Amino acid sequence: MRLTRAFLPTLKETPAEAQIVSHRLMLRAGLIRQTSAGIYAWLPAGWRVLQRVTQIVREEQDRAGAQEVLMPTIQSAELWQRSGRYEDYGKEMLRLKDRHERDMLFGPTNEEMITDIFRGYATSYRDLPRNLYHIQWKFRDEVRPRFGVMRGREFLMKDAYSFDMTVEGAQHSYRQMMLAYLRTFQRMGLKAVPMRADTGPIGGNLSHEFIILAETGESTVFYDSEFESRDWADASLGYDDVPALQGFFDQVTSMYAATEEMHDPAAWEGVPEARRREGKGIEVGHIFYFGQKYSATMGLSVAGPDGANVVPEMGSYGIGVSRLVAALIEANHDDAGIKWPDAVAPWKLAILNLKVGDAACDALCEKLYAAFPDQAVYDDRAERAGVKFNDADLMGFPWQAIIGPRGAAAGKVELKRRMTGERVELSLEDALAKLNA
RNA sequence: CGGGGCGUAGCACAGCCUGGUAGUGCGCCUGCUUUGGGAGCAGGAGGUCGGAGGUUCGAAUCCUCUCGCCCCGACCA
Repeated sequence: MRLTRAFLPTLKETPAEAQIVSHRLMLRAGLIRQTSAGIYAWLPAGWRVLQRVTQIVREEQDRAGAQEVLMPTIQSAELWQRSGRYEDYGKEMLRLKDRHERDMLFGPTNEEMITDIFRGYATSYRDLPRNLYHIQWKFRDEVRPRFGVMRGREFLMKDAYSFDMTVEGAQHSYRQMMLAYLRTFQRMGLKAVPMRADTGPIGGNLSHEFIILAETGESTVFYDSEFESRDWADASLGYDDVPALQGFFDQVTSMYAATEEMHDPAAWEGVPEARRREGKGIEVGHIFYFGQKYSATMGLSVAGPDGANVVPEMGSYGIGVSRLVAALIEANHDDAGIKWPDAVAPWKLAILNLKVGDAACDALCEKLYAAFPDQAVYDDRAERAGVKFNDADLMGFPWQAIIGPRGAAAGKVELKRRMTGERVELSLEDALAKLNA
Protein backbone atom coordinates (compact mmCIF):
# COMPACT_ATOMS: atom_id res chain seq x y z
CA MET A 1 0.00 0.00 0.00
CA ARG A 2 1.43 3.34 -1.05
CA LEU A 3 0.76 5.99 1.54
CA THR A 4 0.07 8.51 -1.18
CA ARG A 5 -2.97 6.44 -2.09
CA ALA A 6 -3.85 4.88 1.23
CA PHE A 7 -6.57 5.73 3.69
CA LEU A 8 -4.38 5.47 6.74
CA PRO A 9 -5.05 8.68 8.62
CA THR A 10 -2.90 9.41 11.66
CA LEU A 11 -3.50 12.10 14.23
CA LYS A 12 -0.86 14.18 15.89
CA GLU A 13 -3.11 15.18 18.72
CA THR A 14 -5.11 12.85 20.90
CA PRO A 15 -8.88 13.21 20.75
CA ALA A 16 -10.20 14.39 24.09
CA GLU A 17 -12.46 11.42 24.78
CA ALA A 18 -9.74 8.78 24.88
CA GLN A 19 -8.60 7.86 28.37
CA ILE A 20 -6.60 4.67 28.08
CA VAL A 21 -3.55 4.08 25.95
CA SER A 22 -5.07 1.55 23.55
CA HIS A 23 -8.01 3.82 22.82
CA ARG A 24 -5.72 6.82 22.25
CA LEU A 25 -3.43 4.84 19.99
CA MET A 26 -6.26 3.25 18.04
CA LEU A 27 -7.62 6.71 17.27
CA ARG A 28 -4.23 8.27 16.59
CA ALA A 29 -3.02 5.42 14.41
CA GLY A 30 -6.24 5.57 12.40
CA LEU A 31 -7.51 2.12 13.32
CA ILE A 32 -11.02 3.07 14.36
CA ARG A 33 -13.44 5.93 14.38
CA GLN A 34 -16.27 6.32 16.81
CA THR A 35 -19.68 6.71 15.22
CA SER A 36 -21.84 6.58 18.38
CA ALA A 37 -21.20 5.90 22.05
CA GLY A 38 -19.52 2.51 22.19
CA ILE A 39 -19.86 1.91 18.45
CA TYR A 40 -16.92 2.09 16.08
CA ALA A 41 -16.09 1.94 12.42
CA TRP A 42 -12.93 0.02 11.63
CA LEU A 43 -10.61 1.79 9.21
CA PRO A 44 -8.24 -0.10 6.89
CA ALA A 45 -5.37 -0.66 9.32
CA GLY A 46 -7.68 -1.60 12.19
CA TRP A 47 -9.75 -3.83 9.98
CA ARG A 48 -6.67 -5.71 8.81
CA VAL A 49 -5.59 -6.31 12.39
CA LEU A 50 -9.07 -7.42 13.35
CA GLN A 51 -9.10 -9.87 10.46
CA ARG A 52 -5.73 -11.29 11.41
CA VAL A 53 -6.81 -11.75 15.00
CA THR A 54 -10.04 -13.34 13.79
CA GLN A 55 -8.14 -15.72 11.56
CA ILE A 56 -5.92 -16.95 14.38
CA VAL A 57 -8.95 -17.53 16.56
CA ARG A 58 -10.63 -19.39 13.69
CA GLU A 59 -7.64 -21.61 12.94
CA GLU A 60 -7.27 -22.64 16.56
CA GLN A 61 -10.96 -23.35 16.93
CA ASP A 62 -10.87 -25.49 13.82
CA ARG A 63 -7.77 -27.27 15.06
CA ALA A 64 -9.58 -28.12 18.27
CA GLY A 65 -12.38 -29.70 16.28
CA ALA A 66 -14.96 -26.94 16.49
CA GLN A 67 -16.90 -26.15 13.34
CA GLU A 68 -17.66 -22.67 12.13
CA VAL A 69 -21.15 -21.46 11.41
CA LEU A 70 -22.54 -17.96 11.14
CA MET A 71 -25.66 -17.02 13.01
CA PRO A 72 -27.48 -13.75 12.41
CA THR A 73 -27.12 -10.61 14.47
CA ILE A 74 -30.88 -10.11 14.66
CA GLN A 75 -32.87 -12.66 16.58
CA SER A 76 -36.51 -13.23 17.29
CA ALA A 77 -37.77 -12.51 20.79
CA GLU A 78 -39.61 -15.85 20.77
CA LEU A 79 -36.37 -17.79 21.19
CA TRP A 80 -35.53 -15.84 24.28
CA GLN A 81 -38.99 -16.03 25.68
CA ARG A 82 -38.64 -19.80 25.66
CA SER A 83 -35.48 -19.75 27.77
CA GLY A 84 -36.90 -17.07 30.00
CA ARG A 85 -34.04 -14.73 29.33
CA TYR A 86 -36.10 -12.25 27.34
CA GLU A 87 -37.33 -10.85 30.62
CA ASP A 88 -34.18 -11.63 32.64
CA TYR A 89 -31.65 -9.99 30.37
CA GLY A 90 -32.84 -6.50 31.12
CA LYS A 91 -31.81 -3.31 29.44
CA GLU A 92 -28.49 -4.67 28.22
CA MET A 93 -30.48 -6.21 25.41
CA LEU A 94 -31.23 -3.99 22.45
CA ARG A 95 -34.83 -4.64 21.55
CA LEU A 96 -36.30 -3.87 18.15
CA LYS A 97 -39.57 -4.17 16.33
CA ASP A 98 -39.87 -5.06 12.68
CA ARG A 99 -42.47 -3.53 10.33
CA HIS A 100 -45.05 -6.07 11.48
CA GLU A 101 -44.50 -5.02 15.08
CA ARG A 102 -42.84 -8.36 15.84
CA ASP A 103 -40.42 -8.26 18.75
CA MET A 104 -36.82 -8.71 17.65
CA LEU A 105 -33.48 -8.14 19.29
CA PHE A 106 -29.86 -7.57 18.38
CA GLY A 107 -28.16 -10.65 19.79
CA PRO A 108 -25.98 -10.22 22.86
CA THR A 109 -25.13 -13.96 22.76
CA ASN A 110 -26.39 -17.10 21.04
CA GLU A 111 -27.10 -19.95 23.46
CA GLU A 112 -30.78 -20.07 22.61
CA MET A 113 -30.27 -19.84 18.90
CA ILE A 114 -27.53 -22.46 18.63
CA THR A 115 -29.48 -24.84 20.81
CA ASP A 116 -32.53 -24.35 18.66
CA ILE A 117 -30.54 -24.91 15.48
CA PHE A 118 -28.85 -28.00 16.84
CA ARG A 119 -32.20 -29.32 18.06
CA GLY A 120 -33.46 -29.28 14.51
CA TYR A 121 -30.97 -31.93 13.39
CA ALA A 122 -29.58 -33.85 16.35
CA THR A 123 -31.68 -36.91 17.10
CA SER A 124 -29.22 -39.57 18.21
CA TYR A 125 -26.20 -39.98 20.47
CA ARG A 126 -24.31 -40.48 17.20
CA ASP A 127 -24.82 -36.79 16.47
CA LEU A 128 -22.79 -35.86 19.53
CA PRO A 129 -20.38 -34.58 20.63
CA ARG A 130 -20.31 -31.46 18.51
CA ASN A 131 -18.80 -28.03 19.01
CA LEU A 132 -20.13 -25.18 16.89
CA TYR A 133 -18.79 -21.66 16.90
CA HIS A 134 -19.21 -18.44 15.06
CA ILE A 135 -17.50 -15.09 14.92
CA GLN A 136 -20.12 -12.42 14.82
CA TRP A 137 -20.95 -8.90 15.96
CA LYS A 138 -22.83 -8.72 19.21
CA PHE A 139 -24.57 -5.87 20.87
CA ARG A 140 -24.88 -5.28 24.58
CA ASP A 141 -26.36 -1.98 25.51
CA GLU A 142 -23.82 -1.17 28.20
CA VAL A 143 -24.92 1.48 30.63
CA ARG A 144 -21.59 3.11 30.25
CA PRO A 145 -19.45 2.17 27.28
CA ARG A 146 -15.85 3.37 27.58
CA PHE A 147 -12.24 2.73 26.74
CA GLY A 148 -12.89 2.49 23.01
CA VAL A 149 -13.38 -1.03 21.70
CA MET A 150 -12.28 -2.37 25.08
CA ARG A 151 -15.79 -1.91 26.28
CA GLY A 152 -17.93 -0.98 23.35
CA ARG A 153 -21.59 -1.75 22.94
CA GLU A 154 -21.09 -3.42 19.59
CA PHE A 155 -18.21 -5.88 19.59
CA LEU A 156 -16.90 -8.82 17.62
CA MET A 157 -17.01 -12.05 19.53
CA LYS A 158 -16.15 -15.65 18.91
CA ASP A 159 -18.56 -17.86 20.74
CA ALA A 160 -18.48 -21.64 20.66
CA TYR A 161 -21.06 -24.04 22.04
CA SER A 162 -20.42 -27.67 22.86
CA PHE A 163 -22.96 -30.48 23.05
CA ASP A 164 -22.11 -33.70 24.84
CA MET A 165 -23.97 -36.80 26.00
CA THR A 166 -22.38 -36.90 29.42
CA VAL A 167 -20.84 -34.66 32.04
CA GLU A 168 -17.51 -36.37 31.41
CA GLY A 169 -17.84 -35.61 27.73
CA ALA A 170 -18.63 -31.99 28.48
CA GLN A 171 -15.58 -31.79 30.68
CA HIS A 172 -13.45 -33.04 27.81
CA SER A 173 -14.96 -30.43 25.51
CA TYR A 174 -14.18 -27.84 28.12
CA ARG A 175 -10.56 -28.95 28.33
CA GLN A 176 -10.25 -28.86 24.56
CA MET A 177 -11.31 -25.25 24.59
CA MET A 178 -8.94 -24.39 27.39
CA LEU A 179 -6.02 -25.71 25.38
CA ALA A 180 -7.27 -24.01 22.22
CA TYR A 181 -7.48 -20.70 24.07
CA LEU A 182 -3.99 -20.94 25.48
CA ARG A 183 -2.66 -21.70 22.01
CA THR A 184 -4.68 -18.91 20.45
CA PHE A 185 -3.35 -16.23 22.75
CA GLN A 186 0.17 -17.56 22.60
CA ARG A 187 0.14 -17.29 18.81
CA MET A 188 -0.65 -13.61 19.16
CA GLY A 189 2.35 -13.11 21.37
CA LEU A 190 0.27 -12.62 24.48
CA LYS A 191 0.68 -14.00 27.96
CA ALA A 192 -2.72 -15.34 28.87
CA VAL A 193 -3.59 -16.88 32.19
CA PRO A 194 -6.77 -18.88 32.84
CA MET A 195 -8.26 -17.86 36.14
CA ARG A 196 -11.02 -19.61 37.93
CA ALA A 197 -14.24 -17.67 37.66
CA ASP A 198 -17.47 -17.75 39.51
CA THR A 199 -19.52 -20.70 38.29
CA GLY A 200 -22.77 -19.62 39.84
CA PRO A 201 -25.29 -22.28 40.85
CA ILE A 202 -23.67 -25.11 38.87
CA GLY A 203 -20.53 -25.23 40.98
CA GLY A 204 -17.41 -27.18 40.21
CA ASN A 205 -14.36 -25.58 38.69
CA LEU A 206 -15.48 -25.41 35.10
CA SER A 207 -15.50 -21.70 34.48
CA HIS A 208 -12.38 -19.78 33.63
CA GLU A 209 -11.64 -16.26 32.56
CA PHE A 210 -8.63 -15.73 30.34
CA ILE A 211 -6.68 -12.73 31.44
CA ILE A 212 -4.08 -11.03 29.31
CA LEU A 213 -1.25 -9.68 31.38
CA ALA A 214 -0.78 -5.99 30.71
CA GLU A 215 0.38 -3.23 33.00
CA THR A 216 -2.54 -1.07 32.05
CA GLY A 217 -5.15 -3.76 32.69
CA GLU A 218 -8.26 -3.06 34.69
CA SER A 219 -8.27 -5.96 37.09
CA THR A 220 -5.66 -6.95 39.62
CA VAL A 221 -4.54 -10.54 39.29
CA PHE A 222 -2.42 -12.99 41.24
CA TYR A 223 -0.70 -15.87 39.47
CA ASP A 224 2.10 -18.37 39.47
CA SER A 225 5.00 -17.24 37.28
CA GLU A 226 5.01 -20.73 35.77
CA PHE A 227 2.32 -19.43 33.42
CA GLU A 228 4.77 -17.01 31.85
CA SER A 229 7.19 -19.66 30.71
CA ARG A 230 4.79 -22.32 29.47
CA ASP A 231 4.71 -23.27 25.81
CA TRP A 232 1.23 -24.50 24.94
CA ALA A 233 1.96 -25.15 21.30
CA ASP A 234 3.36 -28.64 21.91
CA ALA A 235 1.89 -30.50 18.95
CA SER A 236 2.09 -33.86 20.69
CA LEU A 237 -0.77 -32.85 22.93
CA GLY A 238 -3.72 -33.86 20.80
CA TYR A 239 -7.30 -32.76 21.25
CA ASP A 240 -8.75 -36.27 21.16
CA ASP A 241 -6.46 -37.82 23.73
CA VAL A 242 -8.75 -37.79 26.73
CA PRO A 243 -6.27 -38.80 29.45
CA ALA A 244 -3.52 -36.53 28.14
CA LEU A 245 -5.86 -33.59 27.94
CA GLN A 246 -7.06 -34.25 31.44
CA GLY A 247 -3.45 -34.35 32.62
CA PHE A 248 -2.83 -31.02 30.95
CA PHE A 249 -5.95 -29.57 32.50
CA ASP A 250 -5.11 -30.80 35.98
CA GLN A 251 -1.67 -29.31 35.66
CA VAL A 252 -2.92 -25.94 34.49
CA THR A 253 -5.62 -25.69 37.11
CA SER A 254 -3.24 -26.76 39.86
CA MET A 255 -1.18 -23.63 39.28
CA TYR A 256 -2.43 -20.65 41.21
CA ALA A 257 -4.16 -17.88 39.29
CA ALA A 258 -6.95 -15.66 40.50
CA THR A 259 -8.48 -12.28 40.01
CA GLU A 260 -8.83 -10.00 42.98
CA GLU A 261 -12.42 -11.12 43.57
CA MET A 262 -11.52 -14.81 43.66
CA HIS A 263 -8.19 -14.36 45.44
CA ASP A 264 -7.52 -16.87 48.22
CA PRO A 265 -4.68 -15.63 50.47
CA ALA A 266 -4.27 -19.05 52.10
CA ALA A 267 -3.72 -20.82 48.77
CA TRP A 268 -1.52 -17.95 47.64
CA GLU A 269 0.81 -18.68 50.56
CA GLY A 270 1.26 -22.15 49.08
CA VAL A 271 2.89 -20.74 45.93
CA PRO A 272 6.69 -20.54 46.26
CA GLU A 273 7.46 -16.93 47.02
CA ALA A 274 9.78 -16.51 44.04
CA ARG A 275 6.99 -17.53 41.71
CA ARG A 276 4.28 -15.24 43.03
CA ARG A 277 3.28 -12.59 40.59
CA GLU A 278 0.85 -9.80 41.16
CA GLY A 279 -0.13 -7.72 38.17
CA LYS A 280 -2.80 -6.20 36.04
CA GLY A 281 -4.83 -7.93 33.44
CA ILE A 282 -7.56 -7.67 30.84
CA GLU A 283 -10.22 -10.30 30.39
CA VAL A 284 -10.35 -11.45 26.78
CA GLY A 285 -12.03 -14.80 27.05
CA HIS A 286 -14.38 -16.83 29.19
CA ILE A 287 -15.17 -20.52 29.05
CA PHE A 288 -18.11 -21.98 30.85
CA TYR A 289 -19.75 -25.32 31.47
CA PHE A 290 -23.43 -24.87 32.19
CA GLY A 291 -24.87 -28.36 31.90
CA GLN A 292 -28.46 -28.67 30.71
CA LYS A 293 -29.58 -25.13 31.30
CA TYR A 294 -30.38 -24.38 27.67
CA SER A 295 -30.80 -27.88 26.31
CA ALA A 296 -33.52 -28.41 28.89
CA THR A 297 -35.35 -25.13 28.40
CA MET A 298 -35.05 -25.19 24.63
CA GLY A 299 -36.25 -28.78 24.41
CA LEU A 300 -33.11 -30.45 23.08
CA SER A 301 -32.83 -34.17 23.66
CA VAL A 302 -31.44 -37.09 21.68
CA ALA A 303 -31.82 -40.83 21.86
CA GLY A 304 -29.06 -42.59 23.78
CA PRO A 305 -27.63 -46.02 22.87
CA ASP A 306 -30.30 -47.63 25.03
CA GLY A 307 -33.09 -45.76 23.33
CA ALA A 308 -33.74 -43.47 26.27
CA ASN A 309 -33.84 -39.74 25.66
CA VAL A 310 -30.88 -37.77 26.97
CA VAL A 311 -30.68 -34.02 27.47
CA PRO A 312 -27.20 -32.97 26.30
CA GLU A 313 -24.62 -31.27 28.49
CA MET A 314 -23.51 -27.94 27.13
CA GLY A 315 -20.78 -25.37 27.52
CA SER A 316 -20.04 -22.04 25.91
CA TYR A 317 -16.72 -20.46 25.13
CA GLY A 318 -16.26 -16.81 24.28
CA ILE A 319 -13.40 -14.67 23.04
CA GLY A 320 -13.78 -10.91 22.76
CA VAL A 321 -12.13 -10.54 19.37
CA SER A 322 -12.44 -6.79 18.98
CA ARG A 323 -11.43 -6.32 22.60
CA LEU A 324 -8.33 -8.41 21.86
CA VAL A 325 -7.13 -5.78 19.42
CA ALA A 326 -7.17 -3.22 22.22
CA ALA A 327 -5.60 -5.71 24.65
CA LEU A 328 -2.82 -6.38 22.16
CA ILE A 329 -2.02 -2.68 22.15
CA GLU A 330 -2.19 -2.42 25.91
CA ALA A 331 0.37 -5.21 26.05
CA ASN A 332 2.55 -3.93 23.19
CA HIS A 333 3.24 -0.21 23.01
CA ASP A 334 5.62 2.52 24.04
CA ASP A 335 5.52 6.32 24.10
CA ALA A 336 5.87 6.50 20.33
CA GLY A 337 2.99 4.19 19.53
CA ILE A 338 1.96 0.63 18.84
CA LYS A 339 4.38 -2.28 18.58
CA TRP A 340 2.44 -4.97 16.72
CA PRO A 341 3.50 -8.56 17.25
CA ASP A 342 4.29 -10.13 13.86
CA ALA A 343 1.29 -12.43 14.00
CA VAL A 344 -1.31 -9.66 14.01
CA ALA A 345 0.38 -6.65 12.37
CA PRO A 346 -1.72 -4.98 9.67
CA TRP A 347 1.37 -4.88 7.47
CA LYS A 348 4.67 -6.51 8.16
CA LEU A 349 6.85 -3.76 6.81
CA ALA A 350 6.92 -0.01 6.35
CA ILE A 351 9.25 1.30 3.66
CA LEU A 352 10.31 4.83 4.49
CA ASN A 353 11.59 6.73 1.49
CA LEU A 354 13.36 9.63 3.15
CA LYS A 355 13.85 11.52 -0.08
CA VAL A 356 11.15 10.98 -2.63
CA GLY A 357 12.47 12.09 -6.00
CA ASP A 358 16.02 10.94 -5.35
CA ALA A 359 16.66 8.37 -8.07
CA ALA A 360 18.60 5.96 -5.87
CA CYS A 361 16.08 6.16 -3.04
CA ASP A 362 13.11 5.72 -5.33
CA ALA A 363 14.63 2.76 -7.13
CA LEU A 364 15.63 0.95 -3.98
CA CYS A 365 12.23 1.53 -2.39
CA GLU A 366 10.37 0.30 -5.44
CA LYS A 367 12.43 -2.89 -5.51
CA LEU A 368 11.74 -3.58 -1.89
CA TYR A 369 8.07 -2.73 -2.27
CA ALA A 370 7.73 -5.07 -5.24
CA ALA A 371 8.97 -7.90 -3.04
CA PHE A 372 6.11 -7.45 -0.57
CA PRO A 373 3.05 -6.50 -2.58
CA ASP A 374 0.52 -7.12 0.20
CA GLN A 375 2.69 -6.95 3.28
CA ALA A 376 4.32 -3.56 2.97
CA VAL A 377 3.24 0.02 3.38
CA TYR A 378 5.37 2.27 1.23
CA ASP A 379 5.70 5.79 2.61
CA ASP A 380 6.18 7.61 -0.67
CA ARG A 381 4.75 10.89 0.59
CA ALA A 382 6.61 14.14 0.14
CA GLU A 383 7.00 14.46 3.88
CA ARG A 384 9.99 15.13 6.04
CA ALA A 385 11.88 12.19 7.47
CA GLY A 386 10.74 12.92 11.01
CA VAL A 387 7.09 12.74 10.01
CA LYS A 388 7.63 9.34 8.44
CA PHE A 389 9.55 7.99 11.41
CA ASN A 390 6.87 9.10 13.77
CA ASP A 391 3.99 7.73 11.72
CA ALA A 392 5.70 4.39 11.25
CA ASP A 393 6.41 4.13 14.97
CA LEU A 394 2.85 5.16 15.77
CA MET A 395 1.27 2.61 13.44
CA GLY A 396 3.59 -0.02 14.80
CA PHE A 397 4.71 -2.02 11.77
CA PRO A 398 7.05 -4.80 13.00
CA TRP A 399 9.73 -3.76 10.51
CA GLN A 400 10.78 -0.44 9.07
CA ALA A 401 13.01 -0.24 6.05
CA ILE A 402 14.59 3.18 6.17
CA ILE A 403 16.00 4.34 2.87
CA GLY A 404 17.72 7.69 2.60
CA PRO A 405 20.11 9.23 0.09
CA ARG A 406 23.19 8.34 2.12
CA GLY A 407 22.54 4.62 2.29
CA ALA A 408 20.78 4.36 -1.05
CA ALA A 409 23.84 5.61 -2.90
CA ALA A 410 25.67 2.59 -1.49
CA GLY A 411 22.69 0.30 -2.06
CA LYS A 412 22.09 0.02 1.66
CA VAL A 413 18.81 -0.42 3.48
CA GLU A 414 18.47 0.24 7.19
CA LEU A 415 16.14 -2.21 8.90
CA LYS A 416 14.57 -1.29 12.19
CA ARG A 417 12.76 -3.73 14.40
CA ARG A 418 9.90 -1.87 16.05
CA MET A 419 9.56 -4.26 18.99
CA THR A 420 13.16 -3.96 20.12
CA GLY A 421 14.38 -0.79 18.46
CA GLU A 422 17.29 -2.74 17.04
CA ARG A 423 18.70 -1.45 13.70
CA VAL A 424 20.95 -2.96 11.08
CA GLU A 425 22.23 -1.66 7.78
CA LEU A 426 22.11 -4.25 5.01
CA SER A 427 22.30 -4.70 1.29
CA LEU A 428 18.95 -5.11 -0.45
CA GLU A 429 19.53 -8.85 -0.82
CA ASP A 430 20.38 -9.30 2.84
CA ALA A 431 17.44 -7.14 3.88
CA LEU A 432 15.08 -9.25 1.78
CA ALA A 433 16.53 -12.40 3.28
CA LYS A 434 16.11 -11.07 6.80
CA LEU A 435 12.54 -9.97 6.16
CA ASN A 436 11.64 -13.31 4.65
CA ALA A 437 13.28 -15.28 7.44
C1' C B 1 -29.24 3.97 36.66
C1' G B 2 -27.35 7.94 40.36
C1' G B 3 -23.75 12.16 40.38
C1' G B 4 -20.80 15.69 37.47
C1' G B 5 -19.16 17.99 32.91
C1' C B 6 -18.86 19.29 27.77
C1' G B 7 -21.00 20.30 22.58
C1' U B 8 -17.65 26.64 18.57
C1' A B 9 -13.29 24.43 11.48
C1' G B 10 -10.67 17.59 10.44
C1' C B 11 -8.11 17.67 15.80
C1' A B 12 -7.13 20.44 20.58
C1' C B 13 -9.21 24.73 22.51
C1' A B 14 -10.39 30.35 23.59
C1' G B 15 -14.58 33.59 23.24
C1' C B 16 -20.08 33.06 26.84
C1' C B 17 -20.00 35.73 33.20
C1' U B 18 -20.61 41.70 31.26
C1' G B 19 -25.30 40.29 23.83
C1' G B 20 -22.97 44.04 18.65
C1' U B 21 -22.64 38.88 13.76
C1' A B 22 -16.29 34.27 15.37
C1' G B 23 -10.73 33.47 16.89
C1' U B 24 -5.81 30.72 18.28
C1' G B 25 -2.59 26.37 17.65
C1' C B 26 -2.13 21.81 14.90
C1' G B 27 -3.77 19.69 10.35
C1' C B 28 -5.20 21.07 5.00
C1' C B 29 -4.08 24.01 -0.01
C1' U B 30 -0.31 27.27 -3.04
C1' G B 31 4.65 29.24 -3.52
C1' C B 32 9.75 29.80 -1.96
C1' U B 33 13.48 27.98 1.29
C1' U B 34 14.62 23.55 3.98
C1' U B 35 15.48 18.08 4.08
C1' G B 36 17.97 11.16 8.76
C1' G B 37 13.25 12.12 14.27
C1' G B 38 6.50 15.75 13.73
C1' A B 39 10.87 22.55 9.66
C1' G B 40 10.76 28.23 8.37
C1' C B 41 8.51 32.33 5.80
C1' A B 42 4.48 34.28 2.86
C1' G B 43 -0.33 33.71 1.02
C1' G B 44 -5.05 30.90 1.24
C1' A B 45 -9.40 27.55 2.05
C1' G B 46 -12.50 25.80 5.74
C1' G B 47 -17.66 27.09 10.83
C1' U B 48 -26.17 27.30 9.54
C1' C B 49 -21.16 28.20 17.14
C1' G B 50 -25.28 20.28 18.30
C1' G B 51 -30.80 21.19 17.22
C1' A B 52 -35.65 23.69 18.08
C1' G B 53 -38.28 27.49 20.27
C1' G B 54 -38.15 32.12 23.00
C1' U B 55 -36.28 37.19 24.88
C1' U B 56 -34.01 41.36 22.14
C1' C B 57 -33.15 46.38 17.25
C1' G B 58 -29.39 42.48 17.50
C1' A B 59 -27.90 35.82 20.42
C1' A B 60 -22.01 31.44 20.15
C1' U B 61 -23.19 34.61 24.49
C1' C B 62 -29.48 35.24 28.12
C1' C B 63 -34.10 31.72 28.95
C1' U B 64 -36.85 26.98 27.90
C1' C B 65 -36.94 22.36 25.72
C1' U B 66 -34.38 18.67 23.16
C1' C B 67 -30.38 15.59 21.04
C1' G B 68 -25.43 13.95 21.45
C1' C B 69 -20.82 12.92 23.82
C1' C B 70 -17.41 12.43 28.04
C1' C B 71 -15.98 11.56 33.24
C1' C B 72 -16.82 9.26 38.50
C1' G B 73 -19.69 5.33 40.83
C1' A B 74 -22.82 0.69 40.62
C1' C B 75 -22.70 -3.41 36.30
C1' C B 76 -20.18 -6.22 32.18
C1' A B 77 -16.81 -10.27 26.44
